[in-house]
Amino acid sequence: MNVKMRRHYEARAKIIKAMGHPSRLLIIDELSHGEKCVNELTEMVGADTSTVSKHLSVMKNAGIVADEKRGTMVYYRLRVPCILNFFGCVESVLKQVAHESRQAVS
Amino acid sequence: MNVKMRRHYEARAKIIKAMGHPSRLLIIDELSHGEKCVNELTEMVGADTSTVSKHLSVMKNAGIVADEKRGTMVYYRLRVPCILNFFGCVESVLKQVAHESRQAVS
DNA sequence: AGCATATTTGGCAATTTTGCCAAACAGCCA
DNA sequence: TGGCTGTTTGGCAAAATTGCCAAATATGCT
Repeated sequence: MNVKMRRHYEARAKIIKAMGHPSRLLIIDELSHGEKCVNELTEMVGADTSTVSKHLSVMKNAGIVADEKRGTMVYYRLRVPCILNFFGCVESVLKQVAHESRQAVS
Repeated sequence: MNVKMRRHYEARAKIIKAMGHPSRLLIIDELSHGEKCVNELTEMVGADTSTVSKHLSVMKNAGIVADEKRGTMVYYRLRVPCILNFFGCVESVLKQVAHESRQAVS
């Protein structure tokens, strides 16, 4: 893999990595229903505010979410709704894994 | 987030994390054209065989790829072709990011 | 200005990931 | 069996990620 290709895949990996964390997946799920402020998301995730803020910053930096400050609050929203399509495929991977476990038992 | 939900998202994050690495994305790209053995993939990635083998093991463990031994070689293939749909969405994230950079300049 | 709320940033320790080397393992063939 | 090729595993050091606390910043209100 040459330098150009490495950069190509690094850019894509950055976006995918930004989704590869339980709390961040929850956040994406929540944002799929509409924008939310950091405080609301913090409650749902159940971690320190600073932790959630950093998660959001990672996703923002990757281009997944956008933020908008209104008054003292910052609202985040999904910037590319198609990432929700990921979940359908992820479910099918899980289903297949579950199916194989059952076969292994029997 | 309670324990049940945490497990739910952890399972999904595991699958997504298994894709969030430049070399692994290259491998997925290659496997989308058909099965390949470890040696072929090692050449393309340009890393140590053991490194590539471990990447494959991570993806296999996540349920993304399947392996089949034939003679002395082990062939890997994509198990869930729908993960290729991810790439389309990732591209649109990249396009949007690129678009904003241009706007920021002007 | 002083205070309260919302969010981000700096810093740090704990954990996880990555990638190489060396060694082990597996299958094939002389 | 011995040697050769292909692959995996163990181990380890370097790098990256995670999550908390404390402190800084920003905004609105009195």
